[in-house]
Amino acid sequence: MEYKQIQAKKIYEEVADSLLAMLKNGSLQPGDKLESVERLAKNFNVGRSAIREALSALRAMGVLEMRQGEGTFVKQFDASRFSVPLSVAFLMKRENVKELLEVRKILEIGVVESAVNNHTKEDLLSMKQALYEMERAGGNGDLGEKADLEFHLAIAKASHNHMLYNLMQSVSEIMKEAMRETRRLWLFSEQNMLTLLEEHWTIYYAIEQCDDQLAQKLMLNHLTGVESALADYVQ
Amino acid sequence: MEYKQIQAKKIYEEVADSLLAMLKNGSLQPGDKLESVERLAKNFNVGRSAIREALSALRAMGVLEMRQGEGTFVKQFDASRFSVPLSVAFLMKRENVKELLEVRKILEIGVVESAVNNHTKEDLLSMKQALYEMERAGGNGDLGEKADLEFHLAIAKASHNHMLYNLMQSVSEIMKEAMRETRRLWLFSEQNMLTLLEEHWTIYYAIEQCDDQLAQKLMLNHLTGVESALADYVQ
DNA sequence: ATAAACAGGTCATCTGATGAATTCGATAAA
DNA sequence: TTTATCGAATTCATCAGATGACCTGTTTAT
Repeated sequence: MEYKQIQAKKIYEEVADSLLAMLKNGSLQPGDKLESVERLAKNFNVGRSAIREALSALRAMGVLEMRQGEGTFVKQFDASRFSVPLSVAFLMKRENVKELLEVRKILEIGVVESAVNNHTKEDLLSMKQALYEMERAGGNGDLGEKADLEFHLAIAKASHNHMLYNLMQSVSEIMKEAMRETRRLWLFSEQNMLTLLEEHWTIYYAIEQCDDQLAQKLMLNHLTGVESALADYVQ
Repeated sequence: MEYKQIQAKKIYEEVADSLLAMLKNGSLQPGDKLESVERLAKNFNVGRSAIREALSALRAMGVLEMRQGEGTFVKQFDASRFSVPLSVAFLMKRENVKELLEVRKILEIGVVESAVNNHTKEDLLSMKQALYEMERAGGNGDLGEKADLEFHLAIAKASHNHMLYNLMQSVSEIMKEAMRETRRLWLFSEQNMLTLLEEHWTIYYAIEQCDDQLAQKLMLNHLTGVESALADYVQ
């Protein structure tokens, strides 16, 4: 049988929800200054600590900013907040990594098309720089991984869609964290790196030629290759 | 001239970072119980409030769970945490909505392919139910919107990728919040709804026939249609 | 006019106290 | 023996007072 919960919600949750509701209905706007903690405590008729815990939570969510000596403010929207919290990475299991790879694949395929349609000369330059860096990395796994990430993010940047870029970035970051040492360094061994680099170059040329069909196909192949290379480890 | 900042980091931030680092290096595992707040305060050599604010933040991020009378625990990974915080929606501007639409388009195109490859009979049933619901909605904008969302989420569910599903869900949710009343209700007016419904059905059949090429193409057309229909409003 | 001192408001932090929820062992009842 | 009840211990939840740090604007001194 189900009983309705009595006071299950903690006070700080209620306060946080209440503030979010004010944000939703517009009575709190980005840039607004909230009342002082003391005042809020009085108005909500709760202790200061409850208020502070609520504000802490909203701050962690990126909604508020607390400035010592000034006050608490509603943050402006910032596309960088359009991302998945990195902290999930530390808790991920193998099967989750598999799912994550699929998410990444989908995003990358979409990103590369957008990049084909929206890139500028500077974007192409960034991509090339990442590729040169990868060449220079040689057998250095860490450098190779860094250059690989940079190449993919340069493509994302070329989409000129900030949300997409941030989403890609956080997904990449999470993947990097979730795949533990061994798997990563193996993937970026000297032998593999040559293949990866070659694939990157073909993708680059497809983008440069503005051939979205080809770019997508190459990206798919590239990621499928990575996926199956990791398969033994990820499994 | 640049001076290094002294004690710029708040104590609760340092505590939170320290705990995250423990999570990262594995000395804290999912399911583990943290020391009591009192003990942590003693060990970190700070006050209890600093500890509690740090824990509050981590709790808001979904990393920890605080259970009164028991203690504080590291949460298990839960795919539902693989999502973009809804709170960003309230702060979004028009140009962000445009970017968001592109993100959604990319995700949906990927999702529908995955759905074609992984769906079960039950998944097809859920989709059909959402479609019937949309038929029944008639000119009711709210019901129509709900049914629309349900259809798209049923497809996402059919991908059998929890992360993908949650990502889609939070993106949809954010979009719903970000598009204010007028735009939404207009989109789901009786007239538009017929077109939407028809497109949904063709997508459904493509999935049923396991024709991923077709399903993707139809989904793309569908979303492009929605996008241009919203264009005047979203601008 | 410029710089220093000051005052008021506000967040950051520590601390003691109390309440509420859970766990667990001891004791009593069936 | 098994079950029920009680109470102590532990721990989070919350309040409230005190102090320090920091920012802003105003006043005062040079």
